[in-house]
This record gives sequence, C-alpha cells and structure tokens, in this order.
Amino acid sequence: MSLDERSGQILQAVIQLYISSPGPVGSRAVTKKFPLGLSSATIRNIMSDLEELGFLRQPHTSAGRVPTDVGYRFYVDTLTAEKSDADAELASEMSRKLDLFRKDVDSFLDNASRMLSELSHYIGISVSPNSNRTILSRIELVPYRKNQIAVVLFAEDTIIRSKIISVEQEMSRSDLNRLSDYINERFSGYSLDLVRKTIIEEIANERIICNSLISEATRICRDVLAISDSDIFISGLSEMINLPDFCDINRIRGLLKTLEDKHIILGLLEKISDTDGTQVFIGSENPLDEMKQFSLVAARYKEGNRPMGTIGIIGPTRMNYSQAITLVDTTARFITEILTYNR
Amino acid sequence: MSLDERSGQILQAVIQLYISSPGPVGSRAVTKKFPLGLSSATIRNIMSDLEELGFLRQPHTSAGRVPTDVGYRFYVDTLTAEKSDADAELASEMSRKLDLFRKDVDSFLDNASRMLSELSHYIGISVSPNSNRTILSRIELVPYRKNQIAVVLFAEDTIIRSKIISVEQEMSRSDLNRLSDYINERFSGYSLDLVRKTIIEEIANERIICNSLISEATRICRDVLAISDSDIFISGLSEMINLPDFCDINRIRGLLKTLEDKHIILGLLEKISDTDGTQVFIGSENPLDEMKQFSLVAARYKEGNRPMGTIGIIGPTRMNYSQAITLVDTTARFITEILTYNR
DNA sequence: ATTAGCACTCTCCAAGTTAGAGTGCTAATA
DNA sequence: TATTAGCACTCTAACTTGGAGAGTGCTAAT
Repeated sequence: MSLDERSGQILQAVIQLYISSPGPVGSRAVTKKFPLGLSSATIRNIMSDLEELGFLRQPHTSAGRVPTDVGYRFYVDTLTAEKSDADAELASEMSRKLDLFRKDVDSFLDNASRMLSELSHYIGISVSPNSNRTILSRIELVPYRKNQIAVVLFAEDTIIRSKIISVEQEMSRSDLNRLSDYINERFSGYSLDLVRKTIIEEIANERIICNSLISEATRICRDVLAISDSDIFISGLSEMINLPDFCDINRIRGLLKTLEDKHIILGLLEKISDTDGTQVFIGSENPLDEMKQFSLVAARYKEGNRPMGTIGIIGPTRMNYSQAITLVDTTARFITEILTYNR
Repeated sequence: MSLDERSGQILQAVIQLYISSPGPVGSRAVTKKFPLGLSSATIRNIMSDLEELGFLRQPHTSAGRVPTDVGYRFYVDTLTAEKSDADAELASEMSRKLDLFRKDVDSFLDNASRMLSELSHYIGISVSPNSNRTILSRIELVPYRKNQIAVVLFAEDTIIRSKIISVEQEMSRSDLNRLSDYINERFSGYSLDLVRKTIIEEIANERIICNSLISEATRICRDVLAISDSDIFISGLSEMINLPDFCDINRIRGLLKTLEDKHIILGLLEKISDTDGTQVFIGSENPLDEMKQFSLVAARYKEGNRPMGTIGIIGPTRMNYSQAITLVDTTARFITEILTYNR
C-alpha cells in the first residue's frame, strides 16, 4: 500500500503537527505550517483520501484528522535514516550523560532507564541480561542458618545468582556437599532453561524417585531457578503523566497496573527479536493487549555478538518517534560498545 | 486538649463516616448512622464546637465537616487496642499469606510490600535492612576484566554488597592484593557509615595524599560505598489510583514524582524511630514536605533485638487507620519472628 | 486538477438556572 | 439549662442554553 509522493508529504505533515501538539489537525493548519503551495480545500480532499485508506481518522464529523496506528507505521517506516538537527544535538547530549556511566558499570541499567525517561519524557525501561541461555558451570550449596542454605549459581566467569532458601530438615555440611556433587554432575554444562525443563520433568515423575537426596536436590534447584532473574528498571512514570495525553485518569490506571507487574513487561520485551537495530511497535501492533494504547521503541544490547538485555521507551502512540529511536538506538549502541570493549 | 465523652464519640463517628466514603459529613448523616439519641441540631452544635477546637473543618459554608489532621490524630490515639472483628479476620487472612513466605526468605520484602498493598488498597513499602551500622569485616578486590574490578564487602557472616567498578589503569592481581590489604588494615572492624565518613574526609584532604595507591583505594571505596544499599520495594500504585480520593490527577503527579525518587522514601523511613510498635504519621505530621498530603503507617522489623528494616503503608490521610495498623503490625511481627527464630 | 465560497456540524466555553444538602440562628420545649 | 424544631440562607453540583470557533464536504467556477 504505497502513497503517491504528495499524499505522503501531507500525511507526514499531519503526523508531525499532531506529535507536536495533540488535538485533531485541520486542513488549514497544514497549509499554514507546511506551505506546499496547495490550498486548504485541496488538502481536505487528500486528507479525505488518506482517511479512506486508513491512515487517518476523524474523531467526529467536522473535526480535524488524527493519525491511526497504520498512519504512524507509514511515518516511522519513511523516517529517513539521516538525523534531523535536533536529533543530532540530542545524541551529543546523550553521549555526555552516557560517559558518566563508564565508571559504574553495575548500575548501568538503572541509570540508562532514568536517562531515557528524562530525555524523552516518556517511560524508560531497561532489562538486565537474561541468563536463560547461560551455561551453568557450578552450583554451590552453603549452610547459612538453621534450616536455611545459601545457593550460589556460577557461570563461566561470574555469579549468576545467589539466593537463600529454607529447607525442611536441617542439613549438615557433608549432606550439602553430597547434594551439590549430585547436582553438579547432573546439570553443569547445560543452559539454565534446559536445566529448568529437565527439573520440571523430574518433578512430574517424582513418584518414581525413591532417593530422598535426589528429590531434595531437585526441589532446591527448582526453587532457585523459579524466580525470573532479570532485573527490570522502569522510570519516568511521572514524566509520562505530565503529558497532555493523560489528562484522562483512566488511561493511567491501565498503564500503571500493567507496569506494576514486571512479569508482563518482561514477557513483552522477550518478544523483541534479536535482530539488529531498534524496533518500533505502534499501538495495536503491540503483542500485549494491555499495551495496545501505547507504543514501544526497543533495542537489544549485546556483548560482542551475543544479545544480552533490552532497553526501550514506552510512550503514547502520539510519540516523537524520531527522537525516541535516536535515544534508544544510541543508548543500545553505547552499552554494547562498553560491554564489548571492556571485555 | 481532651474532649468530653460525647464530643469524642461524635468526632469518631464523623471520621468513620468520612473514611468509609469521602465527601463532607453532615449532621443528619451522623444521626442516621450513629443513633446516639441526639437530634441533628445538637450534633450540629457539637460539630461546630469541634471545628472551633480544630478537629474538623468545613470546606465551605453550608457543607458538612471534614476531619483535620488533628482530628485524625485524636482518632488514631483513641483507637482501642482491641481489634475489631474485621481486623481479626484480616489478621487471619494475612497469616495464611505470610506463611507462604517462610519458604523464600530472600524475596520476603517484595512479597510483603505487595501483600500490604493488596490488602489495604494503599501503597505498600518495605525496605531491606540498612547496613550502615553493620561492621565491615573484610573487603575483597578481584580482577574482573580489563579496567574493571569486582569489589566484595563482607560482614561477619554474610556478603553485604558486591559491585563491579571501572578503574583508570589496568591493575594486576598483586596490585589489587596490596590495595585490599591496605583497605582491610585501615577499615575492617568499623561500621560502614564510619568508614564512609572517614573516606569523605580523606578525599577532602586529598591534596596531602601523595601516595597514589592510597588515593586509588580511597576512590574505589567511595564508589562502592556511595550507593545507598537498601533495597526498597514499593507496590500498589494502581490500587491507590483507584481510590476516589485521586479523581484529581494533580495529587497523583506529586505522589508519583515522590515515589519515583527512592532516596526520598528512604530518607523518610529512616526517620522512623527504633521504638517498638507501629507508628502513624498523619498528613502534616509527616517529616517530608512531599508527603504532607498523605499518611504513613510504618514499623521496624527486627532480628532479635536489633532493628533491621522497615515496612509500611502509604495512603491518603482519609485512610482506614485501624486496618492499616493491623496490617503493618502483624507483618512486622511476623518478619521479626521469622528472622529471629530461623537464626 | 485545483480552488473559492458557503452551508452545515460538532465541540468548547461561559452564563444562567435549579435542586439538594447542610448550616446557623432563633424560639419553643422538657 | 440542655435540647430540639423550624426556617432562612448559602453553597455546590448538575443541567441547560446560546453563541463562537474550527473544520468539513459539497458545488460551482477557474
């Protein structure tokens, strides 16, 4: 579904006007701000065509036009690769801020999401590397207190996770050693999600396990692996609320509810493919029902070639896509660079 | 400033009515719901007295009365120790939920705040033990990657914190050993906040430090100690928004802004004294300006006799104090019990 | 193919009106 | 003296009304 050049220009004009200030865009406004040498009447005709094609819609008769999700999609797809001056300036502001992160690799993501939200005035999110595909190299069980043990998962060169778990009976250090030997023998060298699957199976077949050692080990592993270990950082709710788009309180309710359940957001971001580059989900394109009112601009960051975590921006469908894409893209590149270079 | 019995009853009545549904309470409503054998005219006179005393106020002439913060304070102070039936029932529902936590000591606080918000329909918060007063027993510096080192802080029997930090020059393992020896010699055995203070001093006097080893060590410590290490969990924003109190969007803006900066909330909760029992800050009593529109019900939980972290509920000043106190109190006791018993 | 002009539609806002709730006061009552 | 009934008064919230403004769609002219 392609448009002739002029219609495309007008669609762009309408969208840009709508982005810069909400409220239906009228034909006269277009002629004023984008002097294409056409009268408002002509614009009207074209806008009427665009509506028929599904790019625009009218909230009610005799109001201006508002972009549809399809319209935004067209707009985003035709966003030229070359950055506008404003975006270039933005990128330089970012690099200043990002440089401060170099020092403190650990709180990277928290800072990143905060920066994204500050600069965009939308919601910034960032998710730590998902360790599902990490190879488990060792597991260590340490007595901690009566009825509690500390479990530490190691990957090749780093601690994946450490957690304190309660157990039924008190266990001696030698009990724990036997347990961890068993677990290591059985699981080390496999990826976390594989281990997780195997364990679930094992539990399903629990009846045939007569050895209580094994069943205890299984249960411990399940507990440790159960938690989703991705840290997720969300910030900028207050920025978002300040937008005129949210004068209606009900839209916020839904959003808040959704954001509060971090699992939902994690699930959403897992759907981001590992493909290079920044991806844009506009309103109804969003894989998550709860998010169909919003748009998501997201990108993976990597270490070398291995995709790690995700960062992104959530905003209203009436979002400054060009800016958001610049923000997300630059940040993802930067994190990738640091992770890869500091290796 | 004490009240004669009858006035007290009427103040209680007004507050209870106001808590159960917002909007000014009129004299007739009181006579209807609390048949004290008085006519509305008498109630009117008494309410007028209560207003003069500062317990109630009138939003405008010829509207009903609304409790002031002073009024709530009176109400909370006279809340009888015996629990109402509803609160007792609530407590039993809680103990069921709380029992599920036994298994997973690690994600205690997250769950606790979620439960508090679910049951109260206000905002639940919980803060992990503040390690400021923890005694540092060892610090360990481990080479991690080029230009990065892992720093691990140990207390007597547990890891306080581990963090990855970037350093200017590449450092060999032996460099790091020398560094950590220096740090351990200098700081181990002191509490974290003492160490923090000393380090800040040292940095202030930096000019007289000629030894680059020492100055590098100082800087590393500062970076590790800089972050506030308390985890804070906040949940229930969406619950809160559903209250009729927040039909006005502006009150939410402020709240959101405040909650988003976790440091503010941490600072607020640090003001909770270590005294036993649940404390209530009503509206303007609140030590934090940003929170003067809200009430806070909070309590410390302990391990044995040592105060650890804090849990609490943030709600509108028109809050169900009786219920909130039950919730916070029960939860704090439960956590204390588990921490102490599982020792 | 484009444009000017005009009738029509819809929203937004401000002003006016009414109904309802609640008070304060005064005079009557126990 | 404490309480109550009754009434006038006040204030708000909700609804109506009537432009003003913005924008469209259509038609006829260019």
